[in-house]
Order: sequence, then C-alpha cells, then structure tokens
Amino acid sequence: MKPGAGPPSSRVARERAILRATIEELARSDYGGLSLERVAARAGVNKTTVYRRWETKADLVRAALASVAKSLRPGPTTGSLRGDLMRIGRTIREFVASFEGQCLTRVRLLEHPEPELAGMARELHARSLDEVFSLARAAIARGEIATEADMMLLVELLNGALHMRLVMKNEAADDVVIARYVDVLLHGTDRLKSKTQHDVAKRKGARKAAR
Amino acid sequence: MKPGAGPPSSRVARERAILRATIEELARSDYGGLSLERVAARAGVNKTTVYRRWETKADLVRAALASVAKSLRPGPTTGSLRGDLMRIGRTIREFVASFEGQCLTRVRLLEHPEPELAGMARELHARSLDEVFSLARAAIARGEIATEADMMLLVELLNGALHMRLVMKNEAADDVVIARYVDVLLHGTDRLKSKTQHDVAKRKGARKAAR
DNA sequence: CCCGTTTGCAACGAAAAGTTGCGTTTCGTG
DNA sequence: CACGAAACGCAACTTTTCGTTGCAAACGGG
Repeated sequence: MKPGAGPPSSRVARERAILRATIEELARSDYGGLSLERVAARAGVNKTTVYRRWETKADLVRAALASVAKSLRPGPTTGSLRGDLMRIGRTIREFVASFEGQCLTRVRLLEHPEPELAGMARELHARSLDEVFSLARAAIARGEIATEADMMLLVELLNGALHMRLVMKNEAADDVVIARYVDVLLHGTDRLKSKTQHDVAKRKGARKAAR
Repeated sequence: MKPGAGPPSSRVARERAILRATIEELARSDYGGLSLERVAARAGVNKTTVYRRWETKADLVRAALASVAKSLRPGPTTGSLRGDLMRIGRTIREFVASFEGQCLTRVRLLEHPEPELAGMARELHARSLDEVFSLARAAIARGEIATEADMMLLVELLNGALHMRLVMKNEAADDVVIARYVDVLLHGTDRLKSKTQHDVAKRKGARKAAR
C-alpha cells in the first residue's frame, strides 16, 4: 500500500526496462512502425505485461518521454562566447547521437498524427535551452553579445545546422566542423571576405586594396 | 506495345494520382503508419490497383520520391549575398511548408528502418543544393565570400535553423526572422558586439573603445 | 508461512494487411 | 467499327498483426 518510499523493487525495474526499450525502439523505428511486441521482446518481458500497464501505444510513448528527464546541461561558462558555443555544439552532437536524441527527434515530427506527443518532445527539448540563458548572460556581461535573444539566435543556427548534418544528412560532425559553424556565427562572412580581398590584392597588385 | 511516346493516357494519370496521394499521406503520417488503403482512398482508386502495381510499401514510396523531381530553384543571383540568402531562406520556407517538403523531411529520418529510402530523400534534397553553387560563384566574384564551401556553410546554417523552426518547433518564420538569421551569417556577433561596446562606451566613457 | 499481486504462457477474437478470381471498362489496333 | 489485350473495380478470401483474456506459477510483503 505504500511502495512509494520503498527500495526499487523488481516491478519498477521492469517498468524502467520497458520505457528504456521503448525509447531505443523509437530511436530506430518511427512511431507508426513502433511495435509493442518488439518493445516487450527488447525489454525481456512478455507483451501482456506491457499491454496491461499502459492502455495504448500513445500512453506508453508518453510515459517513455516523461522518463527522459535528463536534460542537456552545457555547464558553466568557459569564459568566452566561442568556448561556450563549441561546448554547446559538442553537447548537441552527443545528444543527437544518443537514443534519447534520436527518439525525441522522431517524435517531434508527429505534429499531425499525435499532437500531444509532439508537444511533449518539443517541451522536453525546449527545457534544455533554458540552460543556455546563463551562458547568454555571461556573454552579455563580457560585451560579446547584446541580448539574450542574440544568444538564442546563435544557438538556433548552430543547433539546426548540427541536427541537419547529424540526423538528416547522417554525416559526422567533429570539432573542426563545429568550429567552422561557430566561426561563421562569431564573425559572419566578414573574415572570409577580407581574406578574399587579400587574395585579390595579391593577384592584381594592390590596386584598390588601399581602399 | 509502345505507350511510352503516346499522350498521357488515363493510366499514367491514375499513377500520378496515386503517387501524389502517397506524398500527401506521408506528409502528415509517417512511414510506419502509412496505409496503402488510405493512399488508394485519397487517390480515388481501389486498393488492388495500388497493390498490383507496386510490390511493397517501400516500392510505392520509392516511386513517389522519384516523382518529386521538382527541385528547389532559387533562381539567378539578386546581386548581393544578402539578397541571395534571403531568397534562399524564403525558398526553404515554402518548400518545408509544401507536401513534398513535409514528406521528404519524414522519410529522411528512416535511416535504420529503410536506409535506401532515406538515401533517396537525402539525395533529392542534396540536388537542390547544387543550385546554390551558381549563387556561390557570383558571391565569390563579388568578393563577398572566399570559396564555395563557405557558401555551403552559410546555407547549412540557414537551412538547419529554418528546418528546426518550421518543422520541429512548428513556429512560423516570416521575413523578419529570416533576416535576423541572415544578418548573423553575414556579420556574426561583431555587429552586436560593437553595439554593446557602444553602450559600454557611453556608460564608461570610451575607455577601451579606441582599440 | 500465507495471501494478494504480478508475471508468463497460450489461446483467443478483432482488425488491418495483403491476395485472388471474375465481370466490366478502357484503350490501342487493325 | 469491331476486336482483343490490359487494367480496373468489386467482393471474397487468406495471412499477419494487434490487442485481450483465462489460468497457473512466481514473487514479495506481512
């Protein structure tokens, strides 16, 4: 009657296994193709155990998403905006590679079939963005950006590019790739432009280079 | 025996309707949840017509993807990198909102269940990037960027951010939003930083503002 | 040690997926 | 215009998957 405070019995361990299996299945299948029997097999339990505990597939996935409380924690500031962005990039890379990341990315695309689940996944991901605000304030204090909205802009661009590359294009993103993105975010094309003008100057003899 | 060169008979019209229905269904369902019967109903044909023409669901989706030959054509350069990026952003926005875009985005996440289909969708999307190369060359000629790889970097960031915003976060992206992204891509945080330093200078009296 | 709960197992019913046979329509062809 | 092959719709059918139920065994707390 009061198992809440008790030690983790075998029942909750089984439940954790099932939710974990759900996430892993959802990471390589998609919601429509998710089979509760495969989930049960992966969790090492009988399918009746799954069916008896959750009414529908949506309930199971809902519970599985709720169990993904592990948010992205980029940690304290590194002391520079560039360092912070690099760390955020690495954090995104690791998250996207994880089962939870793959799972969330898939569920978030279910807007039309399952709006509620998509909303849950969205909120779960948005929560990780809250952590970025502290880094934003540090960058503002250093005078590297003006507002927190600027930081959000940078993170949106970095996050989007990494997601596209890792999830949709299925290409790797090592630190060099991330650094390229970050450099654009910090300096835009201005650095690139000046480099080109330098080349032009070398080639054409510094004709208009003076101005 | 030689219907290839003939005028569009009712047979090909039916096939087009089925493939179109497949894309539309795939735009709001997902691959695992795609039902050939719903496709047939949407196309206004009997399900046997669909089953007889394509062996499996994968075959049908493969054919549907192949029929999406309409690539993203950003058109000729506007004369400035900023104008080109804005136009690319608007093109991405419209594509993502279309059935083909929704469909492609979903299919591209099927790496594990259906690697071949994911590869097709990926290639289809990559083809649209080829169009960007002409804009890149124009920008290089104007000295706004150094290499075509730089242009790809900018487009990857813009594309990723817009996809995240439109598809995953389900938020709109008007021209103002796109312009914010583009400004970061062009000038990075330098513009923002200088604005802040200006404020600091006003407050602290231009102490380190000179350099 | 006992009793309530939970699980596994197997069998079951229901629904969707996929197939087949046949009469009808359509379109190309002589 | 008439004929024949191919494709379609329709309905019935088989197969597979999904979800449920009954029951005996295992587990765990009191």
